[in-house]
Amino acid sequence: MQRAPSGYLRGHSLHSPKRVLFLDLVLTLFRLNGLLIAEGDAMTKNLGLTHARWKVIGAIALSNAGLTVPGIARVLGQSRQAVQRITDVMVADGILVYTDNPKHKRSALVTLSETGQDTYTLLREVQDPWAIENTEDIPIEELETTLRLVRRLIKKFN
Amino acid sequence: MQRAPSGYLRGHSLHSPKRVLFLDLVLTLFRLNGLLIAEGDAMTKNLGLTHARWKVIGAIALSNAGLTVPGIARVLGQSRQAVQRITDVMVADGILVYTDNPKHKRSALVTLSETGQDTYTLLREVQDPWAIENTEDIPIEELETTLRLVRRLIKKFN
DNA sequence: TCAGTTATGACAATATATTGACAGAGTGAT
DNA sequence: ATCACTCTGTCAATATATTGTCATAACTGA
Repeated sequence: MQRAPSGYLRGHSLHSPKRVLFLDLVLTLFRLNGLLIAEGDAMTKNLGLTHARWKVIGAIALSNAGLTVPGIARVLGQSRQAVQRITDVMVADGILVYTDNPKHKRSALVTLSETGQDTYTLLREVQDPWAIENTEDIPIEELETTLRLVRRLIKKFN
Repeated sequence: MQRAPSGYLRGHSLHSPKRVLFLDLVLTLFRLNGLLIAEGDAMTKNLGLTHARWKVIGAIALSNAGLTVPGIARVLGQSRQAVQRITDVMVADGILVYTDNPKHKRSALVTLSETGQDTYTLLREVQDPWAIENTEDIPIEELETTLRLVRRLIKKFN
């Protein structure tokens, strides 16, 4: 992964027509996406996780209803085949378990095994301070506005 | 790519502690990232572009100062090797040109060839209406707040 | 100037992701 | 119950991205 830009886009980023603002935002989101993955990888380096793995663990852990493979794919914005591949490996590694899905006979629910829950506990020990640290100087209203806008865009693209 | 979630995260997404809000946001951003790539791919299907390619074109086009390969990588939040690979291919295909960099003898500036500029023109013909359409019901203040927050996070992770 | 540090291009190995296709299970309307 | 349609798992081919390494260029500070 790479680092900072120089005077990139300086001048026409804010106070611009919506179109330019939006295209800037998209490009900036691509960048943040990469940096977030790098952050997560750095955080989980000692846990033997890759971003493909901690994303799946995070999606499952944050879900209350339980998730199938295609469900995880929808949450992560990825193809179901990519998720299937990684969950198969993680089940083989004993981190995940496929459990019966009362709502669908064929499509199993993906859940954390005991080992997986231990891993998640360790993950949270680094992730929680990280989350708190990175938001302590950000007003909660801005976080909510941003989350709302992001969800609004997601709804458009669904 | 996949589609909508069901009742995912309903209940504890808004009006939550910052930590949860932030972790939700991160997961949601991963999802938006995937959807944006899918949007771009759908938009450029007829132009013979892949997301690896239109991202590079977009980064170059939005840059005023000119970009090197590692510079593009920084803007896109990717490894310079990944960008190097795709720019090499695009130069071979005649879409990009490596030009002398006055500030660095070894690291060339990546610019659009004439063909590349034509491609970019075609790209904008679909991209501009898309950008306008997707922001017409969104207040400019929210776009600015979001962009500011995203940049703030990027700065933290640099 | 020069030594230490960082940035870049190049190459290789591996991981991750997309796309397309197919068969069979689920779903909903009639 | 049946039909059309969608969803899911699976397999394969290919594209894209990361990580590690090395040599050398470029930069920085003393």
